[in-house]
Amino acid sequence: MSFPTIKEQIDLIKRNTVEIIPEDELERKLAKSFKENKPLTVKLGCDPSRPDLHIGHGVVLQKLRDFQDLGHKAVLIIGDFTAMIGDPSGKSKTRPALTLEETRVNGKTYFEQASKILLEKNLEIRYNSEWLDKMSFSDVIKLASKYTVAQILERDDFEKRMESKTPISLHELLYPLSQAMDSVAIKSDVELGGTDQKFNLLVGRTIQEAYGQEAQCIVTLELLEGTDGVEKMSKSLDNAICFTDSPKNIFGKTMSIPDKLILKYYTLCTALSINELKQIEAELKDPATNPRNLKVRLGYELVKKYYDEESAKYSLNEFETIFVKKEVPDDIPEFKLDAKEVKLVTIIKENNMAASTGEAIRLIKQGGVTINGEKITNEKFIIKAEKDFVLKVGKRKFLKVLV
RNA sequence: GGGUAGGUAGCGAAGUGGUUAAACGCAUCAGACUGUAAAUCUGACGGCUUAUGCCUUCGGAGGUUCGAAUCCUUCCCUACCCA
Repeated sequence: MSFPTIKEQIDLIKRNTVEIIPEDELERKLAKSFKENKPLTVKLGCDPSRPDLHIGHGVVLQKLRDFQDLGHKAVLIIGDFTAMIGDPSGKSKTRPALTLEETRVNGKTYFEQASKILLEKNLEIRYNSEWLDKMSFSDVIKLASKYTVAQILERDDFEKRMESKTPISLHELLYPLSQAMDSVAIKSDVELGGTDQKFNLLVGRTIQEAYGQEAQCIVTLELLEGTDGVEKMSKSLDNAICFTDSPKNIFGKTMSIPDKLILKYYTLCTALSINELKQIEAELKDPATNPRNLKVRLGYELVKKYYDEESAKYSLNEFETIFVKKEVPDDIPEFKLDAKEVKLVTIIKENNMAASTGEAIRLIKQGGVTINGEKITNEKFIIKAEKDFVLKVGKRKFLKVLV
């Protein structure tokens, strides 16, 4: 096996990274690996309690892939141990603790999704219960003695929660340490994470040294805002473009991002070259360009990345059909009407086009429902089984009703 | 262990016996305008096959009352102060 030159490696590693701590140390590690022809162990932790990956995760996974491409070994740590305890962080509700089985199932779907980006070669998957579950209380005490309360409380989300007087459970303070133990267990050379993970990653360095290992280097990556343009992308905030979203949805969601995010999405989520990115940046600044066109290409690139070129073309077409030509797309769900007369609200609700009858009524009253393009505003409208028609609810829900 | 302040719909936050399914803000959804952008305007925003009707909601469980998110009892949870 042979590695690219250090310079080439660093150049690739630096793309989209915010910080490399410490950079010279990473260079040293790379040099050593080059000389000894021995790959580095690059760690990425993932949370199996939320196995829904989105393109924000894609940024970090892509970096891991970069390391794979450079010939290094990627280690995906599935945090099943943590998930089994249940992390109560944040809200008043305690996050439900997962059973071992659930963590395994989730870990598997996590891996399946991550495979869209990672190579199977040079990849190792480890569950952290493997070592954390075996630690005795005295092991834990020993670990805890390596770090001080003040050091832990430095982390800004703890600080914020102290200030806002929201509860922090004692075991939450231990999470950074358990994550650090993961690094010790696999002797990682490099750990990746979003900028929000910086603290945890740094703890890993301290703890590795405390356990007589060489400290890992950390590489932090840019965080991606969600489609709302404000919050960090997250499934629970409903602003995420997920790996499992259909091509149509990936495209559609991309079209709905605010303009100011266009360049960032291109930079972080696509494989465009630096030159191409510069080109896009220039176009964005040119008042003659309609940002919409850049989003169309972005959506295309994303679908291509997560699916394939054909799906990308198809989604683009669908989008044009629905929103530009305002026509009905080709493949829409069908529903066979078996009664002679049915209330409109019933059909809407039963086909999940609205969450409840009340919502269906609301949609009708507000003019969000059309039949064959004709607006229906009578919420008591009754459908008579005469001939097939197309029902549209809201902006993008279609149903072909067959008689 | 003692004291204080709290727990209200997705979130934040009013409401302290009676037109209260519960003000207001955010988020969300629909319509208009658009580029499924932003901004703006309008409307909706517990459920029930639309009903000036019924049912379920104000941490949990009981109770008082014609009537409770509001009063009482008890339990659970949180923050802060003291030890």
